[in-house]
Amino acid sequence: MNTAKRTYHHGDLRNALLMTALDTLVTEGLDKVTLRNIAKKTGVSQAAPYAHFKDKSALLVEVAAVGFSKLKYALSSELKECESTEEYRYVLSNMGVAYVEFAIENKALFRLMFGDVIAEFPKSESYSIEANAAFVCMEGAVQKISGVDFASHSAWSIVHGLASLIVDNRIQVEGDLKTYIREVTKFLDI
Amino acid sequence: MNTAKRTYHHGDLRNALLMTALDTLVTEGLDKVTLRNIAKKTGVSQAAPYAHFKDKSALLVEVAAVGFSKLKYALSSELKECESTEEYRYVLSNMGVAYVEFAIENKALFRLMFGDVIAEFPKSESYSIEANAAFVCMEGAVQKISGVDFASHSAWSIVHGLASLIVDNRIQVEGDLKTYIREVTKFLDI
DNA sequence: ACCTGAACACCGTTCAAGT
DNA sequence: ACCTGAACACCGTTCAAGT
Repeated sequence: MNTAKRTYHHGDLRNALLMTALDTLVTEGLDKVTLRNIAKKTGVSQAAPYAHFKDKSALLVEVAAVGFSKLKYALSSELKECESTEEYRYVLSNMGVAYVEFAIENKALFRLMFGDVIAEFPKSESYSIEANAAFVCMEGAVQKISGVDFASHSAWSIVHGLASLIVDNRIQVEGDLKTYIREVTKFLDI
Repeated sequence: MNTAKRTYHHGDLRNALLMTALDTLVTEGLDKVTLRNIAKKTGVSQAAPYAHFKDKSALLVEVAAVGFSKLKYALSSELKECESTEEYRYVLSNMGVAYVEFAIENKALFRLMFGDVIAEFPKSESYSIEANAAFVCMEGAVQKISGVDFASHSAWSIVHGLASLIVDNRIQVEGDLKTYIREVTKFLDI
């Protein structure tokens, strides 16, 4: 923040841009995440980012990768070794709650991770790794309960759909959020 | 297309803009749906749309409303009077297939209907009506099977989540799509 | 009432040039 | 290798002016 920079900048412009973009996304929303604005906030010229990212979408993909890493962490925090299938059902239910809560607490980031902004762009390796890891974490809990193919897709779908519908204002939850999530996901019988 | 226009334009510029926008969205993608481009394609000046829509998002909300109307039609086509709960289960399964197929066949439109582009903007009355009608159609089938609150939210979530994950390239389906959708949604026990 | 033309303040991206 | 300044081709939106 104060020393050992200004060699040509602080030496790690790529990471600085990434952090500025993430922070801006979270605090100000996606439409404030322009390459020019991020560059300005980071203290470099508008053309500087192109030395580190192919284009704007490449930056956004990397921000989304950070998001998936956070989601993975939120999910894996719920994963514990259990002794019964019933206990693993509870773990899975907790993961569902964590998933939806993550989406609500990180609306703009969640939308970026899954939404149209990035959907048709080439994904970086780090994006693929982190995104896959998040899903695999959930899949792990499912497999402790059911060996059936598609069971994990089913669990992911219901939780992702619920998160999306809430985040995009198609469903508004009244009453206790955790309780509501458990009620809705309870209908999943794997 | 040829006669009775040029009063000042063809008299129904609002609708013409809407249709041009929908067509452009479907055939060329969201990033080609700029107000300037739509105006040009419709044959009017770049400022003309502002006589009919407050801003760009107001146009997009209206396009989304058309999308919901189409989705409602796709879902309601599956709704029939049945004599047993088991038959209604099959109807609901068909609706799930129709929902996901609609999403896949209308990617850009589906993303617009639910996605971030519109999420934080004020919704028009027609949007609210059409969006609600689509959901109510599905809810109707659910209520023939279960009287439990949240059961319809659960059905909507799993189907919407699956559609979203496929459309946004997080899941790629191999094999027969209809079969896959039925396998995944089968875990819903309402 | 409905539309145009010009203007303003933004974008993403490129490219020669500087250190 | 990393960054700057200026330029190009776009945006959304506003506003005086025309019919």
